[in-house]
Amino acid sequence: MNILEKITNELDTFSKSERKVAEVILSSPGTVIHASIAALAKQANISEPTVNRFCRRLDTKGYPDFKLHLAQSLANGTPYVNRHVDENDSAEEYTAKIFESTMANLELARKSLDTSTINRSVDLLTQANKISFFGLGASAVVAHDAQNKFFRFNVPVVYFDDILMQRMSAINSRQGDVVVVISHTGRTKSLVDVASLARENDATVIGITTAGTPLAKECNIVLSVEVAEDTDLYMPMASRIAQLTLIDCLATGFTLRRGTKFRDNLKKVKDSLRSSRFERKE
Amino acid sequence: MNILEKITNELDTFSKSERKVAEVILSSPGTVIHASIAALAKQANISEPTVNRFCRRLDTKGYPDFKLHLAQSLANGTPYVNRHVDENDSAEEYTAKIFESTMANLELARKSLDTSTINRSVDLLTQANKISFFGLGASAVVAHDAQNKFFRFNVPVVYFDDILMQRMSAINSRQGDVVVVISHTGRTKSLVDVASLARENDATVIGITTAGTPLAKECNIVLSVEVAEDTDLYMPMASRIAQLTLIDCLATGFTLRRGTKFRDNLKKVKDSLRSSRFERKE
DNA sequence: GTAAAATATGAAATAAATTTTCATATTTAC
DNA sequence: GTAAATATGAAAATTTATTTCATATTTTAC
Repeated sequence: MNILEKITNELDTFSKSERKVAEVILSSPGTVIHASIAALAKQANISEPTVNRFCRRLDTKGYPDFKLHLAQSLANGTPYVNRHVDENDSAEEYTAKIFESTMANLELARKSLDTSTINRSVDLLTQANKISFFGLGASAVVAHDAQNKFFRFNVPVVYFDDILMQRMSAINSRQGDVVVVISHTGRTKSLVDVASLARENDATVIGITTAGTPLAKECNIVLSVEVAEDTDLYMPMASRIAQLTLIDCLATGFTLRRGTKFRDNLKKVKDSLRSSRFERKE
Repeated sequence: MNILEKITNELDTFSKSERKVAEVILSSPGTVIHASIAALAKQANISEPTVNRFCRRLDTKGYPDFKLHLAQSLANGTPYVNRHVDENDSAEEYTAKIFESTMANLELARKSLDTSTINRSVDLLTQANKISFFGLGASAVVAHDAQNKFFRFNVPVVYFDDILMQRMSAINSRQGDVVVVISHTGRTKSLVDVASLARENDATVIGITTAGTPLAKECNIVLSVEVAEDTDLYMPMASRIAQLTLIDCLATGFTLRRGTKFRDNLKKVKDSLRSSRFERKE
């Protein structure tokens, strides 16, 4: 296991002094790997043997070995923690924090995703007669993006971010249609309704939402995307990025399923834009 | 750069003894990170100072520091690199690859971003009488998302993904208005036109695009977001995620600039949704 | 609440590992 | 072939980490 996570996990089992070390390490692991045991002890205001004991408690051979593990953890990209933006952060600070927590949450989302469900969803999407993407608010953006991707595949795709259109469209759906309903909270009443209407009309409903929510219960398949609880404070941020990346996976799965010839077609779609662009002079 | 690659690259510039060390390291780097300088020297049949000099030649502070770098390189078996999806990838494989390259590109984007430009953009946005977000295709999704964020701030915000509406809106702009034009390629003719129209009408134009492109040249401020060249193969993927994260930064900067009372307001906006949702039973 | 036991901590001593110094060997340039 | 430059290693010096042991703190048992 990643040693930084391990430290976080075992934080309560530490003694007072050990916690001090842990905090210094967690607050700037990148500095610690270049510090001597003496420097770290001083920074944490405890003695060197305590640092040493701390290292052994975490199943490492000693301080140098601990640093090795730490270095590896850092390399593994888990310095990306969900750090919160603070009142007095400079542009540099909040930018770093936002990018980092986005990355951290993508990592989280990836771990929580069930790839066999993705696979099943791709199955359904490739066989669909019509695909609909519905979302509201921030999730409308995700649905919008999904449309932008799937329409390239030359399948009938619709996208609505209007409750009434969604309802009408859902009522008109039939066997063989796939309806993708997107909602991070999974509690938006009208979307739950739409999902249920679509199912009543024999469409297959895929939910991109949190597991166990009212929306999830109405879906045939649930693609649940987990992000840290406290990330989306006043605005959806990490959740929609994770959803969009999931859309990328579905779209990619779709193109893979369709084979080589199909991808040539994608290139044609892309090339069709050429005349609307300025040439690249190189 | 990965230190193992570096060793391989510089193999011919090494002296006879140094090459011996290099070979031992390359043949079993995993063992070396747990070996002392004495053990390594013995295994390579050379003296300890030679190992030390070898480490410094590779721009590390000394042997322990070198081991740290080596440990990180090893951990980086599959770091967040831009690994490409392959014909025969399973759902599990392509999902992992897509998430990882998204993260890798966010990292890249973060490094390329100039935070002082972000700061300046936030300045302009907070002072704007009206904010417009324009984009087409995948960038329309980003503009859509930006609208979704900024309308919460109780400032006049418009978003168009229709060329004619964008033109009309640009022509109607005036001093004090901020127009944000989004295009990854920066070569979409109609958007370049829109940017130029907006400037002619005294609006301040912020471009979220690649530096040095025709669009960039028409803008007052360019927020350039760099992603790996070969990421967006047939569909925009990493580029739009990076742009969306940048939007998060701008929105966050905006709320910070406006102070505490303003953030209470955001909470009210969020709470206003409550009646449209199912209660959370906890 | 108190005493005994268990646990935690740090100062100093010890041990280990790394780096520097300097003398010697090897290579390179002419 | 010789002088200069470079490379190398033995030993000393230094830095760093670990162990030992005495003391302080916390927990447990009554």
